[in-house]
Amino acid sequence: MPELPEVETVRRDLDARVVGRRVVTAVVTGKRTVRRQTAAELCGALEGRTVSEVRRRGKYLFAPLDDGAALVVHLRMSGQLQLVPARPGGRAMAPHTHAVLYLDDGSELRFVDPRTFGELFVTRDLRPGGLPEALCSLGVDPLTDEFDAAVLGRLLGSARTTVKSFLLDQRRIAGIGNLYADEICFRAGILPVRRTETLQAREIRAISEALTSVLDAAVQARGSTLGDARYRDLAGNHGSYQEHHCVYGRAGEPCRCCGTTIIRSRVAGRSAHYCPTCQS
DNA sequence: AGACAAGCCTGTACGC
DNA sequence: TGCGTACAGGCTTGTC
Repeated sequence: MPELPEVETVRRDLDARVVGRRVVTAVVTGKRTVRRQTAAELCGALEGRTVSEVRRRGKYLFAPLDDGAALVVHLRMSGQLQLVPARPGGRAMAPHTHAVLYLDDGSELRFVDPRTFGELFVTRDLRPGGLPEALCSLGVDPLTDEFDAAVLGRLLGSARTTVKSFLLDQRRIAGIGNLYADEICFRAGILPVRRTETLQAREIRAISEALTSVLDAAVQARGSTLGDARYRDLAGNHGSYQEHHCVYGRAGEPCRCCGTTIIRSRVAGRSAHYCPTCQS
C-alpha cells in the first residue's frame, strides 16, 4: 500500500530518470485507470510532451509537462509504476498493466494495478505554484518546510477526533495511511484511540517528532514492502522499512521495547496496532 | 465460500 | 442552521 514514503521513493527515481524524456506514444488499456477524462484525451495530452519535473503532494504524484499541463498519478492500494529500459524485443507486460507511456529513449513507463483503484489524469488547471487544482484540498505535506510542530499543534487544536483519524485525514496532513499512522502513534507513545482534545503540549511535540522521524526513516529505507499488496519501486525492488516496524503487522508479537504483546483492534473503522504498555 | 485488507469518495446521520 | 465529525457503502482482487 503506497503511502508517503513509498510514493516519495518513486518520485525521486522518476525525477532522476524520466525528467527531460518525451512521451512518444501513450496507450491505456485499463477501463478504470482513466476516469476524469477519456483515455484518448489523456493520450492526446501526453503524446509529444516532455516531462519537466516530478513532484508529490501526499500520496499523489504529479509531473508538470512542457506545455503547462500536468500528469497526475495516484497509486491507491495496489498501483505500481515500472520503468522498463529499452531492450531489443522488449519485455513481457506484467499482468494488470493498464497504461504504458513509450518514451523517446526507448524506455517504457508502465502503470500496473491489480485492484484498479489507482488512476491517471492530465490537467491544465494548475495553481500559480504549479499544484493541480484537483489536489488543493489536500493538507500540508509533512516532508515540506510548511510542516513543523507549531503547524501540527494548530491542526490538532482544531480537531475533535481520535489521533488515528486525525493522522489519516488527508485534508489535514497529506500522505499518512494506516501503516504509518500506527507506527507514528507508537513512536509518539500515544494510543491510536486517544482523543485529540486530551493531548498535552508535550504529547503534541512527541507526535510531531514521531511523524517526521518515522517518515524520514521510511523514505531512507525506500518504503515498506508487505506481504499483501506488495509495493515495488520503479525498478521492481522492494523497500526495507518493514524490518523496522514496531507495531504494524506485528499483532501477537512482543513489543520491541517492553515485551508486551502487540494488540490489534479497530479504530475509525480501520485496523490499529499498538503496545498497551508503551502507549497511553 | 466468504471475510478481509487497503485509500478515497460519496451520502447520510448525528451532536454541539 | 451550520459545522465538524462519524459511519457505511462502493469500488476491486489476492489472500487467508
